[in-house]
Amino acid sequence: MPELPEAEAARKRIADGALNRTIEDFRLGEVSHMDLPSESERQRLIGTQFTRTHRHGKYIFVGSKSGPWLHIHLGMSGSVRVLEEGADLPDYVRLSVLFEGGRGLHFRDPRKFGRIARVEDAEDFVAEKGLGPDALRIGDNAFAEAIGRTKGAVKSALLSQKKLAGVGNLWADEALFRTGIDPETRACDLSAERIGKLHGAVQDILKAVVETDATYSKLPGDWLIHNREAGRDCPRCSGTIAKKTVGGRTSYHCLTHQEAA
DNA sequence: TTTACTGTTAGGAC
DNA sequence: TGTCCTAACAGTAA
Repeated sequence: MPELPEAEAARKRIADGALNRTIEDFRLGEVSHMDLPSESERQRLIGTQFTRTHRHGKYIFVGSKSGPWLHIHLGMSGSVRVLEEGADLPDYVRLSVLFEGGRGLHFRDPRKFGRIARVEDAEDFVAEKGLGPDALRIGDNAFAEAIGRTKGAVKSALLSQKKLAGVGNLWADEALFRTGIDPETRACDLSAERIGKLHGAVQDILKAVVETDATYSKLPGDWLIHNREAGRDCPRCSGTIAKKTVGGRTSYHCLTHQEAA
């Protein structure tokens, strides 16, 4: 369920298992919806190696030695696996990169929202997309600038990849839950202090999830992630969890300790 | 059988 | 021009 931490876990998996191995071949699954590197671009990659990875927000980049980068976006349901030769392939593998020796890097994407494409330069790509600063690397002032002056709902601001890259629905809710802010609050109505706290919460949460390799069961029980259900008792206070739609997305929040500005 | 869902983006309203 | 909102994309699971 890919937001920044899931993308980072996938990047690590690639960095640990798929670098510095000679690319032998590509296998394509059902990819009619995808904008994959062309046949000739793939041919150019055969015989080379991936040597570096990069991540910005939810976007993963894998760089080949001398040539272009591959950009990977996991979409709503994508995942990355590194498997040895002969291992059973999961369903919905769209693209496999096969390395000398038999190991394979497999991109799985049941719902077809994921994307892979050839990119000349990672930073140029980020600029062209208009992505905001990466949520783990953004500083206090830049965060206040990007989020604090938005007139719409603070939750929508957090989700805007043009303002801040990497936060998705789940961790936006988690950060607002932790800082006691109602998701519908106009971001520009929040005090500088609360914006600062929100910045800290976003980064603490993302870091903690990254440390578990996005394994939710390892996260503390009093996090909202384990309590996303209307009518539940709030794990932080005596309140009740409720569900509402904010900016078109499902939001869970505590009726008692999350307030408007 | 119906409904909801983690993300992105085109198109339209204001 | 900018900002915000909605719908649509596909497949699965509850």
